This record gives sequence, structure tokens and C-alpha cells, in this order.
Amino acid sequence: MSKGLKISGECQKQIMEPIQLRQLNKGKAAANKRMKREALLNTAYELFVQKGVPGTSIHDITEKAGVAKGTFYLYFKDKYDIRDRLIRHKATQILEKGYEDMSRTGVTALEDRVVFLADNVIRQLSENRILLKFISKNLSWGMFKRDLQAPALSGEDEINLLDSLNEGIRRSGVKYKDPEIMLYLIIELIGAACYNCVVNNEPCSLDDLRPYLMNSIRAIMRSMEMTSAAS
Amino acid sequence: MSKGLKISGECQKQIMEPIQLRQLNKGKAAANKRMKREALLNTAYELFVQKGVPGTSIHDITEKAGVAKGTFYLYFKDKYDIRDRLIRHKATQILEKGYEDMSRTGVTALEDRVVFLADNVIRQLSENRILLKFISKNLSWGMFKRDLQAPALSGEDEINLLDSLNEGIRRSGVKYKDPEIMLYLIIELIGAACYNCVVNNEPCSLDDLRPYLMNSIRAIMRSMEMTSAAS
Amino acid sequence: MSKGLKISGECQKQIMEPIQLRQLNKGKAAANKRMKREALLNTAYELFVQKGVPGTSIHDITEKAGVAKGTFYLYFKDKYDIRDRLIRHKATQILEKGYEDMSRTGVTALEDRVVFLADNVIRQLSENRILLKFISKNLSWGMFKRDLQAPALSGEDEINLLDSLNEGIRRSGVKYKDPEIMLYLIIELIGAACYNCVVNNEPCSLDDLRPYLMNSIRAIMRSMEMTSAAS
Amino acid sequence: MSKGLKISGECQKQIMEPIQLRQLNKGKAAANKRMKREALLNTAYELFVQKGVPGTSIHDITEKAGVAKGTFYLYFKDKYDIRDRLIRHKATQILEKGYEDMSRTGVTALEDRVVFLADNVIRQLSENRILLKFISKNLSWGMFKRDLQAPALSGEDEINLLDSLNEGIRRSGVKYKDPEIMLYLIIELIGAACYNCVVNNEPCSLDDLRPYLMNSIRAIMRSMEMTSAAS
DNA sequence: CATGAATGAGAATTCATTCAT
DNA sequence: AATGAATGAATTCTCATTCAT
Repeated sequence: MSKGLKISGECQKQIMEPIQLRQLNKGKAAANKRMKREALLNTAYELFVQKGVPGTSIHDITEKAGVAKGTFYLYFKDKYDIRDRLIRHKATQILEKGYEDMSRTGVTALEDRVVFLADNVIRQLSENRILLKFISKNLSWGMFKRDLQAPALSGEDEINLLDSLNEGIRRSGVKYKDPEIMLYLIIELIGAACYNCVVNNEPCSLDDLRPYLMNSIRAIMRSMEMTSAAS
Repeated sequence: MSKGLKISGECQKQIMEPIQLRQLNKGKAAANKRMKREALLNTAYELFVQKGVPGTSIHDITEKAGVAKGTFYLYFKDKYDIRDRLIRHKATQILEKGYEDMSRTGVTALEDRVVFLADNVIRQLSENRILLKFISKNLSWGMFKRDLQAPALSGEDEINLLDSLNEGIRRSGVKYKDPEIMLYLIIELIGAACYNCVVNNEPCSLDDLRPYLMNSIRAIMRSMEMTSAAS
Repeated sequence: MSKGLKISGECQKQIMEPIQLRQLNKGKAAANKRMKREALLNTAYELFVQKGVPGTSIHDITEKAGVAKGTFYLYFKDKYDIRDRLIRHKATQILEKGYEDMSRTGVTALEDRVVFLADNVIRQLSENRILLKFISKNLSWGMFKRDLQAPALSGEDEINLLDSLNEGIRRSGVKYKDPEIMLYLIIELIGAACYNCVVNNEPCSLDDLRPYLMNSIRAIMRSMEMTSAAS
Repeated sequence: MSKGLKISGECQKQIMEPIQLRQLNKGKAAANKRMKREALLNTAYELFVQKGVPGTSIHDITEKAGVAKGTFYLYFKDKYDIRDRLIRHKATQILEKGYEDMSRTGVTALEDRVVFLADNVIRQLSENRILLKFISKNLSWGMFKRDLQAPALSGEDEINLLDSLNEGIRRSGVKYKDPEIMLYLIIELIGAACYNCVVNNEPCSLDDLRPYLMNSIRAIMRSMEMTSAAS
């Protein structure tokens, strides 16, 4: 069916077969649910970045989303549930975007790939400082780990980026002493360094910081290469 | 002074000279004030690390400190005031301790000095993980900057460590492209990387992380050295 | 009927004769209704004794019973409706069981009959303390009276036990001053005394209480006999 | 000081010594607290008997008592805290009143004493049916036991009535098999039997019930006397 | 200075009930 | 008949802050 349909398509009732109708209705109901859920997520995101997580109440979210307060609890456990889902969702989006961009450019050398990705992520973050603020203050490495309790945001959107990165590193010719720790250091450095730059503009602007940050990332990577002798 | 005296020493009012009395009372009152203030600070710190800042109420603090609730507002503006003062105080303590230790060892080469300091700080933090948790989640680079609104904790305890470090770097023979940014990157890396290790034990223990972290710090520093050609 | 059929058996609608279909469906639908209703009753009972009536929500009941929330309102007015029906049902069950047991033993003397019944009931309750808790806290004498608003549980299950008892007493040779009040006192005494014993084990266990309770019941009955002189 | 004083006795400030004043003020504050507390208790009682405990919210209580919602939590843990204190308080009042009346009449024979007390209590309850409703539905034998968690209502009002009764029974010449159980049976019988009479006027009025109830109590007591042979 | 009772706005959460499908 | 998403009033409880003493 055309996706431009309004939710309450009454005129069709006469035309279609009962079973098909029921399926359609079920589909409509499901779509409606999805919309409610997404309205809540979007509204929560806006408010979280506007007023901070502690400064946002569930009442704020539901009111702005145009749903009843009780509806919130149909979809999320509490404020922290929706916050965590948002963070993972947004962080994954950023990484996926970077990954796609990288794939298109066809960079192959591992160091270059990581550097490209880091740079891409930083650029994305610097263009969306609100998002940076939100993610950095709340992101934790553990969130990328599969074993976390909460299921992914919309079921299918959490292809494990971290695994892909690790995998790529492992497959590459150059060996690193401990690729996961290397990634960890790089991600933490990016998050923390960018955050304070953006929030306080201290000690410099994010744009001024970027070249130093990129060099530092390269330096960290090289410091963790296995020398041919050591391997 | 007789130890049986009540703090407010009412019985003396009749006997002593008014002026002496006032001075004595002032002294005692001042000591009393200081004690109250310190009781509040210590208690707040305990509670903040125990139950987190949002989980601690002013009532909790005053009750455990043994003062009235109203008294809190005589000394601090609100919970975030006392929190910020504590963070700066504690962070400064750590850095000062590291600085002193470094001075005693007589390391002179700049890279070695910074590395020593970083290592020392990490060791302190790994021995006091509660403090690490508290500081990292709340520390911001801006807090070390003079221009922040709140005056320092007890007036004199904030000799500007950052300035000293910068100064040392500037005076050293080796030139760095931008020493402040370098310090910034190092401090942020330490804070963020240690925090997640301690809180989630991910991706490894803090002890396992330390060598990689130290190497990364050295790598960052070298990457920011001015080569004679480049300058 | 093929067991693979869905309960609402939509596929048959086209094949069978309308009237047969309606009858069949009615039969199935009626069975279905009965099942739903019974699932709700059983589940409610379980939850009421598990978590108490105020601690049980309609959502809890319907979820555990595997029906939709709206379905509850097709069968019951509200939580208190289902509660009252349950209590009457369960209390009647107990009394009926006692009555049957008594009939089998062939006790004829009235005092013995009542004592037998009381003892039997107490034994049943002591073997099902969960039921005792549920009934005692909620039972009221008025529930046994015909004139109550709510119709009986399943239409036919409320042969009026009380009437039978009264009848038996009236027909017996010994005359009691007021048999209904006598029964009332006995029933209330049993309910209240057993309840606290079971819930708090105070002032003694139910087993320790029973002989005293039985003696008290006998004593009450004798105190209400009409002496030939008094009549 | 005359007790007719208004709470804010400003005119005295000039006349009295500071210390005396402070004490007076403290006294006033304490009196004020007591008044608030009592206002809450009285209001809660009124509402509990009017609308039932579940039907009364804390908002209702504070609003009617003329205090802020938060004030409630200064004095009571929650609704059930205030309910339990009220029940114990009221039940104790009734028993104390009965005990005093009995003492004045000088009845000495034990059976007569218990019967007098029971009759007195029933009369009190029949004159205050609202109270009866409230107490019976909520009273539990355990509440009379010292070992309950909550301290007594106003500190001093809980002379242990039960102990006194037990003591009297023990000291009396006549021996009972188990005086505490006897008391238990009597109290439970009174509570349960009176409750349903009052609430549903079934199976008869409380006034009509009383003679039967009194006789039953006597019968129970006699059934629990130790025969001289048995002792 | 110090106190701590009082406040009341506001946060989170629950739940009976309705109603469109 | 059955469903279950949506509602929003209602409730409990917390807590920063004030202010009279």
C-alpha cells in the first residue's frame, strides 16, 4: 500500500476482504505504535540535549510528544531506559555513517582506515555539537558490548560496529599488541577531548584541536604496533 | 580551655570583659565555623562517592555531618556548589601530591617529568578508585581555569598547578607545538580511559591498561615535539 | 473436531450451513467463554492469596490468565466483583465438603453435628492456610444471604448451606434460643480465631488452638440451649 | 504559664530573661509540633472511618488537617504507620476506659471481672460504631504484643493492658487452663461478632446480640476452668 | 550564627477503564 | 466476542529552600 495513507483509512473498509483488512489494520496499529515510540524517542532526544537528562522529566517528554504520560511506560521502563537506547542508537548511527563513508573511499591501510574513521567521526560530532554533548557525557564503552541487558533500539539497527572494527584490525597485515585496548584508548580520547572543547571551548576550539587529536591517534597506533622482531 | 565548655560558652558572658569575650568568641566562633564547614565537606564527599551526587540530598549531608539543614546554606549555595569545590580540591590534591613526588625524585627531562606525573597520578587513582569515579565523572578542564565563577575551596589551596606545569614545559629546552593542548589531551585521556576501566572493568583492568596508557602518553608527547626543521 | 483449529475457527464460515455453524460456534464460543471466565477466576485466586487483593491489579490477572485486559470487563465488573465471587465460592466449597463428610458419618445429635462440621472446617482451613487467610479477611456473614446484589458464581453452585444448617437445627429435637445467632457466633469465632493464629502464630499454633476452640463451640451451644424450664 | 496562651506570645519578649525565653520558645515549638501531629492523627481518624483506609490518601489527610503534604512525612512513615498507631491508640483507650470503670465498681470475682470488661467494651463499641468498624477490620492480636516494631503513639499511653489482664487472671484463685488463649478467644469473638452486626446489621442488631455474646463469653470461660480434680 | 519545622512544587509510577479495530 | 493501546487522574514520596525562633 502507498505509504502516504493516513492512519485511519476508513474508506477502504467496504472494498477489501475481511482478512486482508484485519492484516492491514494490524499493520496500521503496529505502524501507529512505531510512530508513538519514535515520537517519544525524538522528543526525549531533543529535551535531553536541550535541558539535560536530569533536567528533563517524563512529563516533559510526553507532553511535548503529544501522548499521555502512561503511554511512556508502555514503551520504556523509565527515563534511563530511553536515555541509554538513545545513546546507543545515536552512537551507532555516527559510527555506521563513518564506516560507510570509509568503505566508499576504498582506503585499505589499517592505520589510514582508523584515522579516516576517527576523523570522520570527529567531523560529524563537530557538526552536531548537541549530539556530541549528549553522547560523550553518557557513553560508556560497555554500551558497545553485546552482553548489556537492554535490547537494541529498534531491533535490527545494532550491527556490532565494534566487532567489525576489531575484525578488520585482526585481518590486517600489521599486528597490534592489543587491538581492543588500542580502540578503547582512541575512542575514549576522542570522546573526552572533543567534549570539553565543545562544551567549554577550552583550551581551544574543536577545529583547532582536530589536527593535534589526529596526530595523537596516529601516534598511539604506532606505539602499539608490534615490531617485526617482537612478533 | 576547659573541655567541658559548650561551644557557645554562655556561662562566660557574665564574667569576662566584653572585648576579650568577643575576641575569644570570635576565635572560637571562627574555629567552629571552620569545623562546621569541614564537616559538611567531608560528609558530602563520603556521600557523593557512596551514593552518587544525584543520590545524595542536602538532608543526607547535614544529618550525617551533625548540623542543621539551614546551616548548609550558610556555607554553600547548593549541592552543586559543594560538589564543584570538592572536585577541584581533590583533583588539586592529587596533582600536588604528584608534583611533590616528582620534585623529590629530581627528574629533569621534560618528557620524563610528564610521564612521571601521569604515572603517579594514575597510581594514586588506582589506589583510590572511589575518588577516581567521583573526579572523572565530574571533572572538567575549565575547573582548573581561574576564570570560573566559584572561588577556590579554602581560599589558598589552589596554587595553579596547571600554570606550573605549563611554565615548566615552556622553560624546558624541548619545544612543543602547543603545550597546553598537549597537557589537555593527556589529562583527558587519563581521566576517560581510567574511568571506564575502573567502573566497568572493560576492556581490561586498570593495571593492565597502565603500560599501554603510558606508552600512548609518550607517543602523544613525541608527536607534538617541534622538530628543529619544522620550527 | 480437528485440534489444529483456531478457537474462533474462521475458515469454516464459508463451508458449513449458517444455522449449524451458529450452533457449533455457540457451543464452542460458550465453552470458550467458560474457559476464559474460569481462567480469570483461577488466576485471580492465585494472585489474591499470593499478593493480596490490593496488591493485585487487573493487569496482573489478565496477563497471567492469558487474556486481554478488556476481556476481564466482559465477565466481571471490577476487582471487587471477582473477589466477592471467589470468596463465596470458596467458602461454600468448604462448607459443602464438611456437610458431605458429616452426612457420610451419620452423626445425628445436633450438637455433635455442629461440632463435627466446625472441626471439619477447621481442619480444612488448617490444611489450606492460604485459603483461610483469603477467606477470613474478606468473608462477611452477609455474603451468605440471598439478598446480596451479586448473583452467585456459576449460577447453580450456591445451594444455600446456611439454610440447610438452620433447617437441620430447627428440625432437631433440642431447641435453641436462636439458632441463627448461634451459628453466627460460631462461624465468626472460628474465622477470627483461626485467622490470627495462622497469620501471626499468636498466641499459639492453630493445632494447639483447636481443642480450646472446639470446647468453646460446645460451650456456646450449650449456653444457648433452651432448658425445658426456660422455654 | 497559663495554658490559654496563644502560641505566638510576642508581648513577653521584653519581660523575660533570654534563657527563660528560649526555653519557653522551645516549649512552644514542641507544643506546636504536638499540635500538628495530633491534627494529623485526628484528621486521619476521621477520614479513615469515613472513607476507609484505602479510600483515604495522604493528600486528603494533610489538606483536611491544614498542613502541607510534606509535613505528614515529618511525623509518620506512611499511611499504614499512622493507621497502626491510631488503631493501637484507640483500642487501648477503649480497654483502659473499661478497666477504669471496672476498678471503680470493685468487682472481684474473676469471671465477673472479665464479663464486666467485655460488656463494657461492647457497650463502648456499640456507642461508637464508627470506631468499631475501624478497629475490628484492622486490629490484630499481635498489635497488643510488646515486640511490635512501632513505638507507642505518644510515648506513654501504652501501659500493657494485656499484661494487666493476664496478671489478674493468674493471681486469681480460679485457675484457667490457658488464660491467654481464653482471652484471645474472647477478644476475637467480640471483635468479629460485633463487627458484622454493626456493618451489615446481620443476623441481628448489636443490642440484640449482646446478651447472647455475654453468655457465650461466660460459657467459654467456664469451659476453660480447671476442675479441682484436674488441678 | 544556628536551628529544624514547614512548605509545596514536582517527580515517578500505577492502574482502572475505554474504545477503535 | 476479543483485543490491547491509550489514557490521564490519582497517589506516593522527595527535597531544596525559607524563615521564625
